[in-house]
Order: sequence, then structure tokens, then C-alpha cells
Amino acid sequence: MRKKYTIKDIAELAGVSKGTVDRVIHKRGKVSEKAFVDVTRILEEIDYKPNLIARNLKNNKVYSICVLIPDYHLDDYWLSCKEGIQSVKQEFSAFDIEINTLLYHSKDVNSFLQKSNEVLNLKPDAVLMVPSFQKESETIINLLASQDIVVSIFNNNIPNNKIFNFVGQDLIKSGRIAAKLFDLILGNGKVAILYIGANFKNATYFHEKDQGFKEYIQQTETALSSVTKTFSSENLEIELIDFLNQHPDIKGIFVTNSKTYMVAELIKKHKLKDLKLIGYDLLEENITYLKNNTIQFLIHQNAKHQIHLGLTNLIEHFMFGKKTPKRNLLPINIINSENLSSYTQKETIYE
Amino acid sequence: MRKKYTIKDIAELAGVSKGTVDRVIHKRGKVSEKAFVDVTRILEEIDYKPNLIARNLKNNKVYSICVLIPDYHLDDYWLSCKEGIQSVKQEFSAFDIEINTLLYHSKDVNSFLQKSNEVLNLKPDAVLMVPSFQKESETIINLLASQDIVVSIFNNNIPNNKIFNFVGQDLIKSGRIAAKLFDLILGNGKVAILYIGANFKNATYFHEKDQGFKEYIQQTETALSSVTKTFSSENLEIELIDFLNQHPDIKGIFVTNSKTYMVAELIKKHKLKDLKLIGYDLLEENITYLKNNTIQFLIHQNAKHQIHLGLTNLIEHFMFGKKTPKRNLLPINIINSENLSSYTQKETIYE
DNA sequence: CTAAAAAATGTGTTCGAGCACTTTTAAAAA
DNA sequence: TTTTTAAAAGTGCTCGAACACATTTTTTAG
Repeated sequence: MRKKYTIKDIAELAGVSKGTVDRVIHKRGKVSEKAFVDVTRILEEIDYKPNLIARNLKNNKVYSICVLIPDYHLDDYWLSCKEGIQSVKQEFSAFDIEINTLLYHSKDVNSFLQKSNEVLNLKPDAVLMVPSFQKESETIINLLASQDIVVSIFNNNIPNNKIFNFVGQDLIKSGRIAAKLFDLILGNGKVAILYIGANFKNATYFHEKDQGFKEYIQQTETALSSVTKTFSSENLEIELIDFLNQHPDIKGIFVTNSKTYMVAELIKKHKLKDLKLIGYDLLEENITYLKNNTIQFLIHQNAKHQIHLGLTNLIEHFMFGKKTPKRNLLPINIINSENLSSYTQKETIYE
Repeated sequence: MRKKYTIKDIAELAGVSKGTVDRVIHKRGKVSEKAFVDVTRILEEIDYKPNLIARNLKNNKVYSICVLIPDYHLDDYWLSCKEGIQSVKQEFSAFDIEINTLLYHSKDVNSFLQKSNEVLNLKPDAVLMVPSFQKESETIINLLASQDIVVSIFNNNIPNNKIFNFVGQDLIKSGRIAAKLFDLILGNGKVAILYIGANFKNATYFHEKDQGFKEYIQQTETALSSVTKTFSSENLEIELIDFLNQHPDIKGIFVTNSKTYMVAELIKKHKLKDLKLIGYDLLEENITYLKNNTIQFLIHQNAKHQIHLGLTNLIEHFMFGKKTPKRNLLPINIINSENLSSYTQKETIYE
């Protein structure tokens, strides 16, 4: 049985007091060179790991974390974040953690700035945010960092070396995966890559997925081809039907965000039977169309998992001094009607 | 800021001493009815959660866990378990956890029984095992339970109410998923459901996956059909080629275990170009054939994740008294050449 | 009504790390 | 050599829960 060494053990081994060991460990100085060398040698020899439980017992501070994300009342995609936060709260309910959630309007820069300011006023120990607006996010992140507030981001990445941790998916790969799936189920033919929503220039994810899709076509021997198009959600029906009429060779549609159900609805309505559809995220509406085979595959971005990991990374950093990677790239889950339930079922079959 | 109540706080609120509060919390008796009611009311009112850190500091016992699994030197499928154990050890290196791994020969009952006895002699606090042999496993589980050793299992389930926790996948669903994938990429035609190895009667997973596949065919309007066949690994080449010659209408092969690469090898060798292949697990050899498109999909059983979750469930139960579900059914991951890397990459890009 | 027994309640120590504080030792100045 | 000062080392308290043990209160028996 491997013995667990304590500071006291080390002190005895080195023939000094635990105070000296403590000073060596924390490099507080006021230690003779001999003592420093002796203690350091022993620390290395036994591979000393401090008892994090005892350490944390002493530092019994309430850690506060702010979560800054798009309002999930306005876009169902963010709804799963609510669950994610809830499950983290539950998981760490026995610890002194305080999580405040602030919601901004994902299309409104001013709302984002306003909520960011609220975060600043709350002076939390850490912030986990979705940096929807690149430029403004950078400003906020720098401001937070200057106040020694740890900042993590998730969902989409922005380059900034002050960011503690990023959780998300590789979106170029994500696009490639969609292409591969079309390749497998179509074999050949044209696929329309769609963006649905307002202001596609802000939606960096769209460009990356589009790029990934095309990359696959170029780099493999596939007989697939693609055409990229953006639509507003308001006029989708007229514009899309018109577009499809102009491109009768389109055999598949790749919707680059969670609005996939809007296209599925039209496929059903206009009886476009031979159109294969692949999109994103397990929204209720998407799931319905997945189950009735209007959608062939959904790619699961798992916002719940993302926010969960982002939060646990922060908490375990504060509570246990655990090392955290700069980036967590999550697996890209392929979902069809059959493995869907294995992702959505609750894990809580206690007895 | 939500205040964290301690036993001392509760004692003051109830007008008793912390000893009395302690007796109420742990139902140690020797408390007057009045005190019991008062303290219980306050505990409920403030939703008292004990500080697990402090609790664990006191109970500074080294918890020992035995892992009893098939020898990963003999079957690559179990290799990822080694990594899983390693990562748990790393994750909890600052805590007093001792994990002993015992490997048995997965085809040899006597080896299983022998190693089980070794586990009994080690008198651990808990055991996490793969119950390869149903009857013998039951005996061992009962024996362990009678000595107050907590037993969890993973990979395959066996019915026994003494089991603390099971981690695995729903194998019937797993078979359905394979059927769905063939449905999407083939549209119609016959699929051969294969078992490769010795003694398929012991391999309950095979029957469940087979059942799931057939269930899908029956319950949906698919034009797929299936034929089930078992092979020994030794004579696979002769027998399989012979079998395929007898069934020229077979357009897909579903290998129900990680031996998928053996079929892929034959497909390559005999240039059976139009045969679609779906199998299990991310072994090196399978990955090679997935990347060169001989295998269309792999279903990821994620033994590493399974053993990881099984172990953390046990540890967090012991260390933090965390509630654990009776069953953890893990998501069934669909892997193709494109999303593969998102599952296999290491999460350790520290900076 | 008192003594003994039983029940109820209170007190104080432990766990390991961290840090403030005190004491000891060594070096420098008088 | 003695005094002063700084450096080095040691001591002891804290965190919250758990539990052994001590003390007080209540009940029961004589």
C-alpha cells in the first residue's frame, strides 16, 4: 500500500519542522540553503502531492462564477445550457460555489455590452462566456483579465491568450463530417450548404463548416458537389423553394445551424421526398423530424456538455488546483433516429 | 451570497451543542425528542449540506479498489481500459485511492475464478469487474457482497440486485443503430450479422445486437433483410468466402464485435468492393480500415469511458458520499473516418 | 428522599495544510 | 566580548465534521 506522505512526515524525514517544509513548498523564502535542498530532495523522492482536501478546508472561500450566454428564451439552442448549469450546481452543491447566470440578446451588441458590464460590477472570481461578438468580447475579456478575473469561453473560439480555457468543437471537422455522411448516403450529387438567420457575417461557425464541407470534397475522391447559400428565417419558404427550383440537381441539404427543422418543415410540406437533410442540434423540433426520417442525421454540438465542462474546469481549478487544458475539443456526435435516445436519456435511474 | 451553514451554526440555531446536532444527523440516538425535532426542522429549513471536504479530511482512510477485467494483452478491445484506469489514477492522485488491476483470460473460466479469489483475498473496499461468465460472476458477486465489499460491473450487465452500479450501453439499441445505418447507406438488400470468435453462447452481447438489428427490420418499413452467422476466428477466411458465395445477395456485413478488421482484411484481399461494413470499437486495426473506407462505420463502445465512469462512481461514492445511479447507459457513438479524430485526440493541450 | 442507573447533552481532540506568530540561531555592529 | 539585527526554524491555531469521552440532567429503584 502506497503511503500518503504529509507535511509532518516530510518534516521528520528532512529533520526540520513542518513550517520549514511549508516555506520550501510555497517558496516563501527564509529557509537556509541546506534545508531547502534537503526538503526539495525528499519532496521529489516521494513525489509529494498535497492533500487537496485539507488545503481546501482551510481556504473556505465562496467562489463566484458568472455565466454570460445568449438568452435561451429567444433561441432554443441555448436551452440546454440551463440544464448544464443546473447539473453543475447540483454536482457541487456541497461546496462553496456561487453561479450567476446573465443572458444577453444574441443579435444585439448593446445587450451584450450591458450584461458584460453587469458582470464586471459583480466582481466574480471567474467568468464563463459565449463570445458572440468578436471585437466586443475581446475588449471585455481584456477588462476582466485586468481585474484578475479568470475568463473561459465556450461554443465558439476567439484568439486571445488571456483566455483560461476554451470548450467547443472543431467546426471545420464538423463540416467535413456532414460531407462524409452525404457521401455515404448519396454517393454523388449536389448538396446545398445553408445558413439560416440574420447577419451571417457574424456567424463564424457558418464559414468554418462551409469550409470543412468543401475541403472534404476537394481532398477525397467523392462525386459530391456543393453550393452555398444564405437565407433569412423570415422569407425562407419562398426563397428556398425558388432556389431549389433553380437547382433541380440538389439532392441534399446541409443546414449549418440548429434551424434545421425549418427546412424539414418545408420538405414535408412540399413533399420533396428525395431530398436528404443533415443539420445540427437536438432541439425538440429537430428531433421530431429526425424520428420521422425527414432529417437523416443531426450533428450534436452538445451545448450542455460544453458549458458543463467549462464550469467544472473552472471549479476544479479553484477548488483543487487541477490543471486545465487551454482547449477542450469535444467529440462530434453523429445522431440518427436510433442512437438519439442514448444521448437524451437522463442518467438518473437511482433506486 | 448564500451562506454555508456548519454544524456549529445549526447547534446555535437549535440551542443545543454540536454533539447533539451530530447525533441527529447520523441518527446515533441518545437525543431527546424535543432536540431531535428542533434540529431536524432547522436542518430541513436551511437545506443543510455537510462540508464533504471536512468530512473526508477526518476519515482519512486509503480506499482500495480492485479492477477485475479480461487480459488486455490477449484482446486489444480491453487495452483502452488500461488508459481509463491510468487517467482515473491521475485524476485522483491527490486522494488516498489504491487501485489494483487483476487480469483474467476472457475465455477461461478457471482463470476468472482464480483471479476472483485473489480479489477476495485482497479484501478491497470495492470491486469493479467485467462479468464475462454469468453464473460464476453471480457467485463471486454474492460472496463479495457478503463481505460488505461494494461491487460494480461494466461492459455487460447481469441481473443481480447486489450490484452497486452498472456502466454500459444498451446493446439492443446498438444493433438497431447498425440496422439504421445500413438502411441509410444501402436502402435495400441483405445484411449478414456476424459473430466472430469462440463460443458465441457466452457472448450475450451478440444475441442482443442481433435482436436489435432484426427488431429494426421488423418495426420499420425498411427494404433491408438479414441473415445471422457465427464464425471461428481461425477459419474465418475459408468459411466467410464460402458463405458469401452461397449468399450473393449480401450487400452489407455487420460484425457484432471488435474483430471487424478481420472482415475488412478479407474484403480488401478479395476485392469485395461493393460490400458495406459496419462493426465495433476503435482498435488500431479497425481505424486503419475505417480511414481507407473499407469500414463505413464503427460503433464506439468506449470501454475507456465505461471503466472511467465505473471507477469515478465508486470513488465519489466513498470520498464524497455522492449518489450513484444503478445504471449508467452511455451514449452510443457513431464513428466514421471524419469524426474519428474528435474521439481519439488527447485532451491534454496544456500550455 | 436519596442513591444509582440511564439518558441526554456538552467538550475537546483529530485529520493536513496554511499561515501568523514566537523562539532560536547566526551574523554583523558596537 | 557584548549588543543589535536579521535570518532561520519552530509552534500553535484555524477550517468543519466525526467521534470518544466527560459532564449534566432525568428517570428509576430502593
